[in-house]
Amino acid sequence: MEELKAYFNGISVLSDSTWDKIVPLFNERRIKRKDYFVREHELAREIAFLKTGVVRAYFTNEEGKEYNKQFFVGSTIIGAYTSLLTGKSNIIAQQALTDCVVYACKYKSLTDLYDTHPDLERFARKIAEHYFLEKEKKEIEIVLLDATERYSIFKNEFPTLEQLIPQLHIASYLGISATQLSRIRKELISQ
Amino acid sequence: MEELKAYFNGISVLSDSTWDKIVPLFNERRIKRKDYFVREHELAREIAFLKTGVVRAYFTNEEGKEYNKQFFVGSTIIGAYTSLLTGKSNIIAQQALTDCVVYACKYKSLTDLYDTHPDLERFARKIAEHYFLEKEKKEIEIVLLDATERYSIFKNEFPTLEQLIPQLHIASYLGISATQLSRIRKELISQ
DNA sequence: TTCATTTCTTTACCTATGTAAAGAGTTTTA
DNA sequence: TAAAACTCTTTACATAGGTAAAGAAATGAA
Repeated sequence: MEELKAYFNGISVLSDSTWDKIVPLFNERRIKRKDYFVREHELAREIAFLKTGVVRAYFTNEEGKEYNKQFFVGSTIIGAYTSLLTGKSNIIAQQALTDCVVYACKYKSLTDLYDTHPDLERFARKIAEHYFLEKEKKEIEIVLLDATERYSIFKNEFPTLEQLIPQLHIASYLGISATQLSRIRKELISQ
Repeated sequence: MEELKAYFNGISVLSDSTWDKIVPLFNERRIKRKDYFVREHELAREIAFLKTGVVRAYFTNEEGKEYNKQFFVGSTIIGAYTSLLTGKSNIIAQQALTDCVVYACKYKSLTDLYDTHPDLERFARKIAEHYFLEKEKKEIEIVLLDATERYSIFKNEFPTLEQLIPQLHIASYLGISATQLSRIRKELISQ
């Protein structure tokens, strides 16, 4: 649980009394490669701290094609944030790409503490602001940069991931086909 | 100031004592068409409630090309959120596309109240969560839909805007050239 | 270890969209 | 109100990236 505490306090420091309340809410769980933390078409109820492993968040369009929205590499928080916030059915599945260890927690047990623990609500505010900043960065990258440049950013941001997961997941994350990623890689190597 | 109160309370209800504190922080100001609420390369300090008018948020790449990230149509909140949150120099300018009336407020005078007014910090949390949801929606649209479909969504979302602002701003919002928007419009009309 | 499955690359062909330039039509503004 | 500055559309051509299919290579399972 130390990694979780360090990660959380890095975002917004929580008081000892708040920690005493929330530590027991988190339970360790293992997720095997290819298993799901949260699926499509269900109500998300949990948030988790990803201690080790790699998770992808993706959505599937009507034709069944997948688009990888995000990769999570421990230590970080995972969970179907949009479904948790809106209470609507989830459209973005989160699947383990390697075996994972997480500390999972009912989201509602946390939000129930906001009234009595303003430091936890402050933490939630900072998390939301943080996610907003991440999204804005990605939005600008998608519109401003071509696939070759986004591939470079991906390699900087996730230096270990390229060896760990199939190319097709990386292509899907970059918003291009595996064919096109193959062309880009060929082009980069030839230089 | 009634529109502001109604809009804010719609997001998260604020107590009377909090309203007494924050109402005097907002000052009415007029922004002429083509003038800026916030520019690139400056530190953002203000947030505002857009009472009437249309504002665009855009960024400019190294070659000087502009991309319209967002349109704001009153009543709504404007401000260079990313610069306010990070304290870094702003990269996304906000410019009036029509004459506007805003109630402006120093962002810091609001955040200074978080410690003593948890209902205001709750409001800030909900705003951040709301912005996150908006971005996620747009991210999915950009990746999943082609320009013709995004144009339909734009027309639904901003039914009045098409007559009010130049096509080139709409094209830039859709992430395409004015040439391509012209082709799409021609195609839609021919059906 | 071998067979089946998955992954990666290549090829051929197609399409959406980009750029540049030019002309017609509209607004501004001096 | 005349000239200047925008705006919109069209054309011609270029290109990034899509799809489908097939073979090679790598990985996983029996």
